[in-house]
Amino acid sequence: MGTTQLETVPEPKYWHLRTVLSEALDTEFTVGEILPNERDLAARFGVARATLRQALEQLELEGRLQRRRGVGTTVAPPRMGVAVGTEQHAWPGGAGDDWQPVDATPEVPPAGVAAALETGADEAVHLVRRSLTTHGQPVAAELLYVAVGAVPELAAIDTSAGAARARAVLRELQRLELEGRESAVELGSARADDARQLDRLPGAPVLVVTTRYFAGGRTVAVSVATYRADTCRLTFGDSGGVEVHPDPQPQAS
Amino acid sequence: MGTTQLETVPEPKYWHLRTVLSEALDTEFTVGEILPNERDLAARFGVARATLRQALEQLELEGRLQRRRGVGTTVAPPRMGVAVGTEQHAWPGGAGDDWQPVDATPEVPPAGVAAALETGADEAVHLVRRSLTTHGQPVAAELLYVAVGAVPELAAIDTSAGAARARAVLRELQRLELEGRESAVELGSARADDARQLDRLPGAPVLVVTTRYFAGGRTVAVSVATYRADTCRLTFGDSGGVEVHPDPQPQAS
DNA sequence: AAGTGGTCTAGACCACGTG
DNA sequence: ACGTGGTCTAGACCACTTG
Repeated sequence: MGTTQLETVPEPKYWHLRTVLSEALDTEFTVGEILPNERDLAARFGVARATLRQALEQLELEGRLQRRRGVGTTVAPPRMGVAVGTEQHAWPGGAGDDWQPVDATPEVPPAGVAAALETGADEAVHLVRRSLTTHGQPVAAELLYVAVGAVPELAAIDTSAGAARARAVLRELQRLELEGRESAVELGSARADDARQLDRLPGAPVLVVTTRYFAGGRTVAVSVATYRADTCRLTFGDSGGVEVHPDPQPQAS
Repeated sequence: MGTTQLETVPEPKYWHLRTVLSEALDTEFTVGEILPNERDLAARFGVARATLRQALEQLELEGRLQRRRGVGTTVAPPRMGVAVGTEQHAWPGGAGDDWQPVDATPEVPPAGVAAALETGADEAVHLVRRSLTTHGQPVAAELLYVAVGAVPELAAIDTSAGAARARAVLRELQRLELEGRESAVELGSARADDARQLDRLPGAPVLVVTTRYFAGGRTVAVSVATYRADTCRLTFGDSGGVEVHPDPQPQAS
């Protein structure tokens, strides 16, 4: 180590800043504490505000910070674990399912969902909207598409309103035997309506979980659930969905 | 619907741009096609380059675009499905596992991993590095921490090198009976070394999958796998990991 | 009204890949 | 050498929350 390698590959300022701030968060700040405002921080580090913001954006993406317009930037608590894909609530709306039904209406699903449900291009299905709140904070919004053929009993109670109707659809689903399930997780950005429900701005990063439910040899329901990527860690597995360790998990950065 | 609501809540320019570009990608471009460069595009839409870039960033995050410094911006193919958490390859390195062993060394794991493995704070474990490539493109990098007590046979062949040593650790793992597994998915940003492996810049969005492997009543291994969030859709479920539908899945945006 | 984060501009220079 | 995307600046104004 004779010659100290100074900057053969100089890293970007915002990346270095991210590292410095990250370490400061670990050692000098506590959860919930308010950081100095962006203009002050930028001045303190001798960079333009845009550069500082780039570093803050990274940290927010990683769930270390929470920024709110008009309020300020605070140190975020560790991400909360949210159980998905565990056996305990095979059908949506079953026991131990914390989702809140919002409403249900007939809708023509997007093309991808229609293909999975094997419905016609302009054929309406039940659309159940639900939301998930943990520790008083909105965490996820779900669109659950249910083929009309799967819940034939619903024609009779067609007149029920909002959340009651949503509960009726979910109740009918429980009567079917679930043969299998298949989920996919990908990164997306919140649409305007999702953003409002999740208390974020449009474009905020979200984890989109798409789940197909199989019964009677076909796909009877498709769920598209949108989770706040900054505050959530999605857990899968055989442990029943309980938090085994509330400690922060190893991070990629 | 008498008065058409013009702009009660004017959406940001970059968001509107994102929508316009997104529609253009659907109708006027084909996968792999090169877009005009950022300066031209910005001029064409009458916005500053920074604003245009904000829109492109969104689209890249959503897996619609691929940008490469020195080259240009191209239309990305639909995200590829990558099977994780399916029964078929219970232990890492089993049959039907496409991961490539890179090397294996003794390392002191990060605190979170050490806690899960119930090792001492400064105690070394086996660290196996693996990478996953699909369709010629690097897709994921994994750090697999294996408790030394779980694979006692390895002491004898301690001298083997790189990938051979990695394979040896994986081979020993197969001899244990897997009792359970537990995974979590969260959003992260690529560290410098991950970024290099994944052919991205530092800070690129990644999906971090943390998996604990249980055997003999305790956690014997912990895997931290880092997937490119722009190109991957992680699939879970009972379908054996095959792509049921190669069509694009319903998107959140 | 004051202070915060969010958006936007018009420029400059740098790092990288390709010809 | 050139063209690309990536970084950075110094400013302005807007949207929002709070006292």
